[in-house]
Amino acid sequence: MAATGAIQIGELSRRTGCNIETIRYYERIGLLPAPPRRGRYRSYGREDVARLGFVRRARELGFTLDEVRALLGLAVGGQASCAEVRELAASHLKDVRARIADLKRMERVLADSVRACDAGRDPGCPLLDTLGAEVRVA
Amino acid sequence: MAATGAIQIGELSRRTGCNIETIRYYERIGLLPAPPRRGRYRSYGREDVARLGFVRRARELGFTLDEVRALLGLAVGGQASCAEVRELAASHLKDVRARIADLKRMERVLADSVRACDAGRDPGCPLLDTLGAEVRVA
DNA sequence: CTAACATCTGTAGCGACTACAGACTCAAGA
DNA sequence: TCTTGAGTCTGTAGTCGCTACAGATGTTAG
Repeated sequence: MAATGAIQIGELSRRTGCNIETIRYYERIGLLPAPPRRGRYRSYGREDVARLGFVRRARELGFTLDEVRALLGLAVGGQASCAEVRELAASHLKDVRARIADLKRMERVLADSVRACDAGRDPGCPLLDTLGAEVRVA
Repeated sequence: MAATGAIQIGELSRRTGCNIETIRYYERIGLLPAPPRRGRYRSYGREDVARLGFVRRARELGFTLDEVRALLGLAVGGQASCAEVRELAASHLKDVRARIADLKRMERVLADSVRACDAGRDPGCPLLDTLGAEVRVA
């Protein structure tokens, strides 16, 4: 009597916020298992919703698909792998911080240039000067 | 008697720090003009070094190639377009700031999880919990 | 029965490169 | 002179993480 909870790809998409095409893409690259079919249509269950939700959240944290794959493996493996998970996350965190630092450097330069432009005392265009104005002479 | 300053692609690469393949790619997509040839080899001059330098610096500031194309157009156009340059830069700056905000959100969550993991009081794996631990039951 | 919608497969596109393979040119050394 | 090595050439395909079709098939409501 219990509902099987079997859903189609559209419903899975709605529940996870993941694009249908993306779901099929994940299947193609082996990130999600190929589900059984009802006729020709993919039929998903509870675990699929959970697994895809996991993937989505990991992606939102900026993990690459390869990292997500690894995380999924570790997650299924049980608590033994907590240290490995920590390792992965820490390394990814380092990565994220490096990207933030990069962007902040860009931000500073851009903000400075725009501010100089607003001040408008510069004889040329401060932004173009930053980038190497001699191109204009070409 | 004055040196023509004509250089080959390898030297251009060395002077700008831009990969040879990337230079040819830029030419293919019309970001750099196709230079004259000495025999079969591309022959570059001073302006090419300047122009590619400009491109590289703009890329380092995170401008897309389309934005760089626009900037190049404006740079050649003279000072009349300073306002447009400002516009482009300001919009890109907004973009950069949004990306920083995104990454900072990721950083917070990741750092929290890693810290929780280090504390080690959690019964499961804090990181996997964050991502939706029920996957493990699958 | 028909129309509307969902799903299917397969392929190609994006941005910004990067990495070949396989041909050629050119200068210096034995 | 011949060779060897470095540099350059064109063209194509791969990367990552999707996204967007085209065109076929399936299911459901009126």
